[in-house]
Amino acid sequence: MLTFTEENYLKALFQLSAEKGIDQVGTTELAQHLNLKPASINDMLKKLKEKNFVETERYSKITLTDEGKRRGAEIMRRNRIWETFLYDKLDFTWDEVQEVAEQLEHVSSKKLIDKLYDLLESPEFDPHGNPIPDLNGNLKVQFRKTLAEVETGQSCKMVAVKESSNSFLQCVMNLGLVLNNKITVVRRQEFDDLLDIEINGRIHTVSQKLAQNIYVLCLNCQKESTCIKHLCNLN
Amino acid sequence: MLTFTEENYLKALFQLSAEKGIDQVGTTELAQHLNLKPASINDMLKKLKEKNFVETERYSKITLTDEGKRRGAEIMRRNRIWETFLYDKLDFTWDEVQEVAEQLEHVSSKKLIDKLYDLLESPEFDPHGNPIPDLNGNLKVQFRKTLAEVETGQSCKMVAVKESSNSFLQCVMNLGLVLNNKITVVRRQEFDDLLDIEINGRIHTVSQKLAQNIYVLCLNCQKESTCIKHLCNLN
DNA sequence: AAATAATGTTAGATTAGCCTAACATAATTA
DNA sequence: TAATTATGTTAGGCTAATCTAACATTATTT
Repeated sequence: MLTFTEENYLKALFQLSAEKGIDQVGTTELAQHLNLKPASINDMLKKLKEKNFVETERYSKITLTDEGKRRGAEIMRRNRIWETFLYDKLDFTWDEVQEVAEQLEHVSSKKLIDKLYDLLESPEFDPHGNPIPDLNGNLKVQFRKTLAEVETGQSCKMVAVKESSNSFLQCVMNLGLVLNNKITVVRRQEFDDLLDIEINGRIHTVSQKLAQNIYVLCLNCQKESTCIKHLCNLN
Repeated sequence: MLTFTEENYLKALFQLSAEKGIDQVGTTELAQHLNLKPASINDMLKKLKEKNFVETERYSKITLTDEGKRRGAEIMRRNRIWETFLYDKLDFTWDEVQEVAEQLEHVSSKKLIDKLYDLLESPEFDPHGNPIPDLNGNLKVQFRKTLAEVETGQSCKMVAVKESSNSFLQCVMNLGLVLNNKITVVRRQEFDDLLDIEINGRIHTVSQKLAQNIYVLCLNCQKESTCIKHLCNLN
């Protein structure tokens, strides 16, 4: 059995690896993600290494073992299934799900997650558009870019958000933006990097910072839009 | 904020008080209920006392303060709402709910519990027939006795179970007994204290021990069947 | 290649929650 | 009421997970 804390470490390692597309995570990076000091990370790594969840050598990066990946994916799966439940079944808003799901993800019962997944009709993505890992730790990743990378004049569809802070999510909600909305980049201000975008026929001005945290699918490259990323080669 | 452990202590104290009908709980009693040693109880009591959740003097019994009761009732409420959710919505069986609900009860989100309660259509009792405390810590208590106390020849209705161990619950399930089933006590064996009972037209033989753990309502005293027990006088 | 900055590690302290073993008080029984 | 049993308390120790402060290594820049 894993402790609450060990689960958080494994989930964080899995998530950071997935985001970067590389299996190597740094101590400081992980510390920041978990809101801890690097020294604390080292203490825990010693334990995770003993239990064969990570591989790491002195002064080099951390890599999850296959078992570590499986466990990390499992926690992420639980988290995203709970987020979906809260959003779909209990009328939670976008910015409310994360805090509660982070507590719920640690409840360990295979039956619980399986039944919830059925109840939700086997969702592939959580309310923020992030993929729900399958039981083998495979993550369905969309071939996406950020709104900031979309060329002026082009249209795209919002498929996910990057940030999960409340201030960001509330900002997006205030724009009236929801998943699968069409967005057109109308104009860019060179001077201050602001973007004018069109949503549902209305023009809004948004910051570069916001645009960098919205994932979109360009409307002319939908064919190759999804591919399964095997973050974990098990079975 | 309460820790996981503090919540367990307060719930246990609330539950023991409620079961006994007295506001006084002993160290050893509590230790047994929580599967801990009496010495550990004392450590925690010091903390709970400082935080004003319990009152206790050297070598005497423990009493919850009003605030302590409110908190204890809150945890019990969460526990029983989760049990109902698992049973009603996720097809958990009688003996599976407890373990998972004991983890879920510590997730702290008022909205979560309120929404779940709505989803379940404001249940008054959990799947074991135990009352769900309201938001003020009031417990609706049925005027009930155990099956062992029912006179031979009389009929009654099962309204709750006392024990929560799996071996007991499975035993009851094997008899085909569910909440609100009618039970008639057909015969008693003087020699070994076994009871013959009729359920759905079939006769079963059960032990005294089992009968002592089944709560029933006698079919002729239904009028005065429920009364609200104010375990906590707040507001 | 030396200086600086960034990153990783270690030692030693702290807190929560539990334990055992010894001891103190209260309750029960002979 | 004295002896016995049940119950409650204290001291001292352990582990998990965190911290700070000092130190070591690696990477980057000049």
